[in-house]
Amino acid sequence: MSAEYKPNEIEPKWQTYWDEQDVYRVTEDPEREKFYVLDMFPYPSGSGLHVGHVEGYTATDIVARYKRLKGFNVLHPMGWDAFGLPAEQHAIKTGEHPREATARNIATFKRQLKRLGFSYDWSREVNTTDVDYYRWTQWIFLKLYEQDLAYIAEVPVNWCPALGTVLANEEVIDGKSERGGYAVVRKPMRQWMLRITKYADRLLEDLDLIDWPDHLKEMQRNWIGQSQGAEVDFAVDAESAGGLDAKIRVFTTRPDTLFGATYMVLSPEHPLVDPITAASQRADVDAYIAQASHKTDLQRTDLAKDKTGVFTGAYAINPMNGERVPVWIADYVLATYGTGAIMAVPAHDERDWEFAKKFDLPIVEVISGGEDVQEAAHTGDGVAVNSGFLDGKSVVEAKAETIAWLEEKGAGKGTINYKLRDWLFSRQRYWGEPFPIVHTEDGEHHALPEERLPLELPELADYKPTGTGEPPLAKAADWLQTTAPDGRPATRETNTMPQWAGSCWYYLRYIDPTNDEAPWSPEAEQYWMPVDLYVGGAEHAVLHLLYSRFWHKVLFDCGLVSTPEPFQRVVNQGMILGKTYEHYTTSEGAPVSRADMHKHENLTGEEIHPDHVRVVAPANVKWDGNTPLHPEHGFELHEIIEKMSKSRGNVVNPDDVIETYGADALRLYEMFMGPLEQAKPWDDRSVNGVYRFLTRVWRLLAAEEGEGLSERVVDGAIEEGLNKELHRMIKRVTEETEDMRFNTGIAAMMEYSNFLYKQDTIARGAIEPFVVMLSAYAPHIGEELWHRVGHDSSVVHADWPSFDESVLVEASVEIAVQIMGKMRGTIEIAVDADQDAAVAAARANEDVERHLEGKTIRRVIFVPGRILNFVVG
RNA sequence: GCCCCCGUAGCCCAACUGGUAGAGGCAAGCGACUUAAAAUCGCUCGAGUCCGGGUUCGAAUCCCGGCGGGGGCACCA
Repeated sequence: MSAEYKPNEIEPKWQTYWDEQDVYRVTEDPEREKFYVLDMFPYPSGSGLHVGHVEGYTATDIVARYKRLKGFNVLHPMGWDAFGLPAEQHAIKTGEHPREATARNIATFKRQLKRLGFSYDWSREVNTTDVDYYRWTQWIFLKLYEQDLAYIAEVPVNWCPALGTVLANEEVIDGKSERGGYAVVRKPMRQWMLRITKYADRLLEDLDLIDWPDHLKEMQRNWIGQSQGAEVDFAVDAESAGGLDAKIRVFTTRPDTLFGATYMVLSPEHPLVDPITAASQRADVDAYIAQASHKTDLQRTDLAKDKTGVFTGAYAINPMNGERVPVWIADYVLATYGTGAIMAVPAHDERDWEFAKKFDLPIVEVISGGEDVQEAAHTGDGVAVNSGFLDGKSVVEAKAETIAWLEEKGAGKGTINYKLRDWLFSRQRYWGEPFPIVHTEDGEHHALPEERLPLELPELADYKPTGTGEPPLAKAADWLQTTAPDGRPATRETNTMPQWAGSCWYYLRYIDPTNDEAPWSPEAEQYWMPVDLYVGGAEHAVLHLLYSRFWHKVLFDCGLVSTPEPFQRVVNQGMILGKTYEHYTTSEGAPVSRADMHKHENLTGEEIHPDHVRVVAPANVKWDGNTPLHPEHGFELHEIIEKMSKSRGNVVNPDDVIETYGADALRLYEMFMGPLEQAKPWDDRSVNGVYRFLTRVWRLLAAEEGEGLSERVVDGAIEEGLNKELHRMIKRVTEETEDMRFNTGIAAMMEYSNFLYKQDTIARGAIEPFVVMLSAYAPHIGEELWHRVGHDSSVVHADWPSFDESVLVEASVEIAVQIMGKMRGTIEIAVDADQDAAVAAARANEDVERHLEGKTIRRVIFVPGRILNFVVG
């Protein structure tokens, strides 16, 4: 009976062994090629590890183990992105220090990760909230500050009253906070900014240097949003603007259409709005500005809404033709993009066209080739008309000539504009890195010298936001008062850094985690960097990955790192979806199936009001073959595949799966579900399949009693047929693992074990390679069997098996015979048979000959080893 | 509205990148074992590749147009 596969016994045993033997510890070894495989470290939330973490972490663990077995010196670390809002919200609610809740959560995560048998070098664990870590985050901030990449600005920010903080643009989704979904409003505040825009061009160009999925690069390109165009100055018509002498600068990507600019639009926040507004328009303009300021970004950018705007009463002069054009304000022009003002060319821009139609402004065609511009804007290609010296020129030529003309006249210049804005880098929170900055009475700010780092977070009596926008750190009276580097009294900066700060450089700390002289040593950096493989969720495509690249480039310019990019290859794991089983309740409260719900309630559409929807936990569903049934009432449940969420009751807890099937089965199942990058639904019943595979392997190889091997494993030479299967399996598993196609790699191992089951005896030499390969995927059973095979040291130190291609060569091959592309039979021919031999063999086949009867063979297509095709006429 | 990815047995997925549509798993069916069931072992069933065109000797694979699902961007001048 001891032959039974008991993951809950063998798994803890080997986890302890690995810890005690310290098998995953790595150090720099110039003799060996390095491989740095990195996970996106988790935010240690209170709900613990979820199956999505397990997916990515298993993938990297397999790669790490594979590379180790291949002889690489593998760096595979883990740590904690532990600053952040949830811990602070918890502190506000309970009064418990965020450090304590964080430590507790980390302990849970760590226990869960260890339970999964991941091969991390835990001696390199980092925690962004440790003083020994964040002193270097502060140190890197000083580098940014020294390079003039950090500055203070009064900017309209996303103020979230509920959270008591400002948020970065990236943290605001549809006008609500990414975390919590609270309303966000615009409010001008004094904030720290990082000049990421200075690196926009390099962040864009260097995407060509790295091996990332296309969709991810595309998202970064969109975010950076480079557009080529021109800045053009329109002089304000002084007479119309109370004698004001001013210029309105606009950005346009279509300088070729300048002759068609029939009006201008300023954003409501534009500084010239107030000075140019005519007395007669003052009331309307002020009302419009007030109205716009109360709108959220969501409302302002709602595409469905009509264009709105107000005439200022002022005019400007089109520099090309000297014509007076009216200046309007409208909220479809954004203050934060370009110059906050546009020239409107209604004939060739859909937004301007809509606005012009609504307010009856002139529409003048300047690019021919489209339909009537009075009916619709023509945004396509064409030839310049009504454009003076540009007439007859193509769009491309007209752009170039206009820019040259503007530059000569000093009325504008060619320029490149970016959608990317500077990074709002401060938060009005407690649980973050304090800025190493002090303020003196004269309003100047000063960096703390390096020797005064770390600047530790002070203890507070409570963590509540002040509500005014002033950060909680302002309450730390003793901490607040200090001296400037020159000895003058000063007060500390009370903002803290955003959560992204710590995660911007953690991959560098792993390479030298305990260094207290420097964030990392140059030697270690040169050995380990760049990260060879970085796996994580796509939700970080533009935020974390862009910020890290930015910091890395700054560090590169400072000579602190040796590579221009941090992450050579990035892979996104697809989301694991959950299955929800719904039933419904009628207005009378009776539980019914979906079909009956429609009948009872006379519903015509698909939508059933949420109040009438009930869900059955997947574990409680009763199955009749493939039909999910209600556990009590027995009617059919409606299955929905969607994102896992607590409220839908479809969250799978890794701990539960390990309890039932073991960590190896969980790892294997998540890899077997499908391609790593693809979204796929969790299927409780399929976990059984891989669990069954492991029990089969166990029964095949483990002795029925004691700690040895099954009797069917024997010494001696490997029989020819088995040897062929063995080498075929090694080849396939090697290639699939190399390409991270773990699902098919596992299938190859399953096939091999199915083959082994048909053998009466199996030579020992045919199972060792299998055990080694299996150990990369399912390390516990792999280690157990490795020891049972007779090894004393860990399978971690084994060699990845190699295969002999010559073993796989077949003497003959079966190929298909087609006539006009239709399958008519197969023939068995020698592998090196030539076309004549193949045709002869085919004509000996009755079916083939029957179809060829009476036809003329016009052409023969022969692809050796694949196909023979007759073209007849 | 624009951009990207995906549609293959009841389900999750393979198919050497244009060459016999099926490797693996789930589910189902049959048999063996069992007093019976579960577990286990063995065997079996199963789609012509979302739809319509095109290129080709040959298309799941390439091209065009739809439909369906997922993701991203969204007045960015």
